[in-house]
Amino acid sequence: MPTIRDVAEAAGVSPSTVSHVINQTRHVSEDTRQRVMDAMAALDYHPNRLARSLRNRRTHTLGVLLPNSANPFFAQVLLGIEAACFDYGYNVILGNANDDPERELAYLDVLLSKQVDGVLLVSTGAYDEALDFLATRSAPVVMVDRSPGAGYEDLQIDTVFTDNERGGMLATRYLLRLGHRRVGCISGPSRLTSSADRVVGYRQALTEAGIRVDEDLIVSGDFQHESGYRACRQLLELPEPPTALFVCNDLMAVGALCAVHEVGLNVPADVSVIGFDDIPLASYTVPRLTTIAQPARDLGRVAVDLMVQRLSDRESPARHERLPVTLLERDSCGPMRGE
Amino acid sequence: MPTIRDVAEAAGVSPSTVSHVINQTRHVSEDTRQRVMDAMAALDYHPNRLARSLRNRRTHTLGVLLPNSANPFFAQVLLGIEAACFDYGYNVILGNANDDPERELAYLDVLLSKQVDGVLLVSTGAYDEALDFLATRSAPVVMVDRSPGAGYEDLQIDTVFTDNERGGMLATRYLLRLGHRRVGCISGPSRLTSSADRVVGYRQALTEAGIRVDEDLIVSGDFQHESGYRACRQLLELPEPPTALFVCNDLMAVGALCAVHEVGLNVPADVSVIGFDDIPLASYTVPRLTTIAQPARDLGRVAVDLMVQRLSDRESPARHERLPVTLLERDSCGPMRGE
DNA sequence: CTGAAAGCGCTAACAC
DNA sequence: GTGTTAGCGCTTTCAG
Repeated sequence: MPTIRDVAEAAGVSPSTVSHVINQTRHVSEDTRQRVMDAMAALDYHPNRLARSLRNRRTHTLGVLLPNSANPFFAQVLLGIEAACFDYGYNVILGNANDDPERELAYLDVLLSKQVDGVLLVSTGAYDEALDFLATRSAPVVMVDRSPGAGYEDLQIDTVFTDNERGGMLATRYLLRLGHRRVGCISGPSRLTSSADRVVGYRQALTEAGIRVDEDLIVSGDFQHESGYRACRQLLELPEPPTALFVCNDLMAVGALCAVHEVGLNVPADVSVIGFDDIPLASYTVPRLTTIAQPARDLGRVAVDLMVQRLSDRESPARHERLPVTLLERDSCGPMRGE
Repeated sequence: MPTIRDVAEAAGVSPSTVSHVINQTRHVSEDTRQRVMDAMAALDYHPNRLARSLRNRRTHTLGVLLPNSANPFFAQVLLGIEAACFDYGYNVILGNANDDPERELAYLDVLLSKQVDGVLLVSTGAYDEALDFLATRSAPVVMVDRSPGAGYEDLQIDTVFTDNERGGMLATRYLLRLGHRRVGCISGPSRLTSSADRVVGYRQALTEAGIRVDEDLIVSGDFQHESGYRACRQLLELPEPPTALFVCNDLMAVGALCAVHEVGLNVPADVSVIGFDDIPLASYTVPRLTTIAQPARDLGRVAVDLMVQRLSDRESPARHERLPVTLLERDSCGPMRGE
């Protein structure tokens, strides 16, 4: 691989001149510029960005840590991140934490060693060790889809997330408006604010409608298909089963759809199901899934925006972006039977 | 950030000694070793892997280029890659080509500039410009889920893919065994061998069963939900619609399931549907999807294995791993009506 | 068992 | 408008 020196020699100029024509950081006579360009082409020169980064203390690489990049929701967020990074001229080093705090810290350690310019923490776990760790290394962080937990409120970290509580409320109110009175809820892991907040919204909607919250109607899952399936079957076996279900993410909602079908019941005739996220597949379930849509891609994009701004101004106060959720009516919810 | 020099000073030894205790590359007296360790802890020293890589000409970073990391199949492959890389101590820089050759080349350029040790090309496009490009830069490549196209056969590149042709055959034979005679096919983009090979298998199975291939029964999609939905509706509107469908990937199969339902027909009573891939959601569709399973995670793992071996021996002959596919019977296929 | 010195490839003062 | 020089932080001969 040719270096700048090689190019300089071939063009009969100094290395610094070559560097300057590459980075357009100095006026160079048209003549030498041309000679340098020719030399670069002749040698098929490509700058070594490793060396450049070592010198500049800027790698133009961001670390992205998420629980699982194959989860459709996070996959969309990642898509947004990657696209935005590409536009800004950044690269993404991807890490799956797999809900394992050890692994998360291991990743952070090498990411920082590799001198990433910043880290995007996508709703990974409910553990805030990562934040402590990052604080000691004073690396810029943006938290996506989650805020720092108790004891970290004043950590001055940029965040971007959606209005989960409002989403839970919208979903539940919608079901109520359709006449349902026994509305079940399949929640995610309670340690995740993204899940807990949705349940808060659910409770609030019931309360404001004057309906007592029946704790037996709230079953918790783990945001995976199977748990949605199980929780749904459990709810349907209740002596007085719910006629509508607010499921805290689409993955579990798909499981619930499957469960209802296998029990011989029909969605939405016998039981209405509403999900959360609006993953791409939600438009093609049978029946098509009504859900609370989150702007997943935008979440990723905004995270990158925040990071890029942070990188150019470390001192400004932390920003907190809250993106809106919207109710997306499709075919999985209907009026309460007999109404 | 403290450097090795700082640690050396604090410990009262030379930088080289510090380097050697870090990398355990030389015998050091227990006493000095301890002093160095203490100094590192005291200063909270973390090695700068950028500098290390510049020196060692090894970044322990792989570039991964795929069409779209949010596609459930590629997402699984990526999961396998990431997990294997983690185990080997590598990192992944992710790039989505978005079916855009320009973008793919742009990515390759910066990846190589950033001195990735190798590139994993996951079935990205049908363009082989990327291979030309990589050849000129003499970077190790592993092609995943696809082999080099015409004119590149002798390029000596490691590859790992599944037996798509056999998969198409297995699927079609299965449908035939259930008594179906009019078997439709929804293919992917014909320029992708992964799709084309499956169709070849389909044709072969029909032919060996003595059934004439009816070209009207083959509709091509783009591997996305919507195209499966459309293609399915188109097939069902035929004067003599097929009673079974071989859909070349699960995403489109899900679209097909949705279409059959919306037309008022039933799967599998009226029409059988078999997919390809076995994405996680396939177990939770209504009805659960029968499909040809590919070991997506393994595809990723094996790709990394190949790359790691290649990195330690550039000269050995190219290897080609072919992973098996299997028929996964679930609930979306049934015997032909009236049998 | 330890240290000194050179250099990976690049950029940015600082000269002229 | 151009060249010289030092150095980013690390590793690795080479010397002792």
